[in-house]
Amino acid sequence: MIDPIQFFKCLSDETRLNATLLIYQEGELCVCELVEALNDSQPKISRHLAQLRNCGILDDSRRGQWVFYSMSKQLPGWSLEVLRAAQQANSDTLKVLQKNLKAMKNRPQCC
Amino acid sequence: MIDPIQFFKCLSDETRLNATLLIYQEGELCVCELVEALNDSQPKISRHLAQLRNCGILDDSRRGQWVFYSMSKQLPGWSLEVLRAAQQANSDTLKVLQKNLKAMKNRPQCC
DNA sequence: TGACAATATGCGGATATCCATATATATTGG
DNA sequence: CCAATATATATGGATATCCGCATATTGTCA
Repeated sequence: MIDPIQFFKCLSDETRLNATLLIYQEGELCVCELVEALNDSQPKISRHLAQLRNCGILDDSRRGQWVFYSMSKQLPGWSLEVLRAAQQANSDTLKVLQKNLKAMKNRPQCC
Repeated sequence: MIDPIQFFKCLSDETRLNATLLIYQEGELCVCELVEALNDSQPKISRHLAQLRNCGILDDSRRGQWVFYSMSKQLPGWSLEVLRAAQQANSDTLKVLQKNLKAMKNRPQCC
């Protein structure tokens, strides 16, 4: 079970916070969608996702060439409350990220 | 106004998380009470409190020889929700810290 | 004013974090 | 099997964080 200190450390980086909140909102996203929405390099996104997975915040599942990340089913209630609060605090940024996502061509779920 | 990333960074250190949550519970504590409750060195506690003050999480007010720290009145609603969730997640540790505090002799508020 | 208690800060070193770049691995389709 | 796409990881350097120790500052009281 994740402890608050580790959880907060994961959320204290812009890339990880945005990726986590966007996945929290969208349910499931693959790496290339996050690369597009956050407008960052693939290795950078991948490394941060690996950290979130290793901390027990995200689950990953490969489907074909894509690896989809979603919120871990093991997350305790208090951590979901934190995410809701962060989502509210970050709603402006999240709107932009969602727009980037919608504007993306060839999203894997369409196939 | 504090942003979520900076707020989470502040809470991602054991000393700062415990100090913040204990102040959140108790309303107001001076440095020497926190030194006693957290069982840490005075310079370490003082430096972390200064950081929390500079980030806008804590207010300080000197009263005599003591400097009392309390939650900033400027904190937005989402940050208080995060604190409530963290308090819940950390309740075991907080019980111990409260016990340490109650066991302290010569607490300044008694004078 | 001088001694003492409470608090803050300066400094150096150890460690952690983060990134860009290059490269490795895995999967699919031809 | 080969080429292309998606993802992961290794490496090295820049920067940030954290701590212990020493010292400065502030306020109280005799």
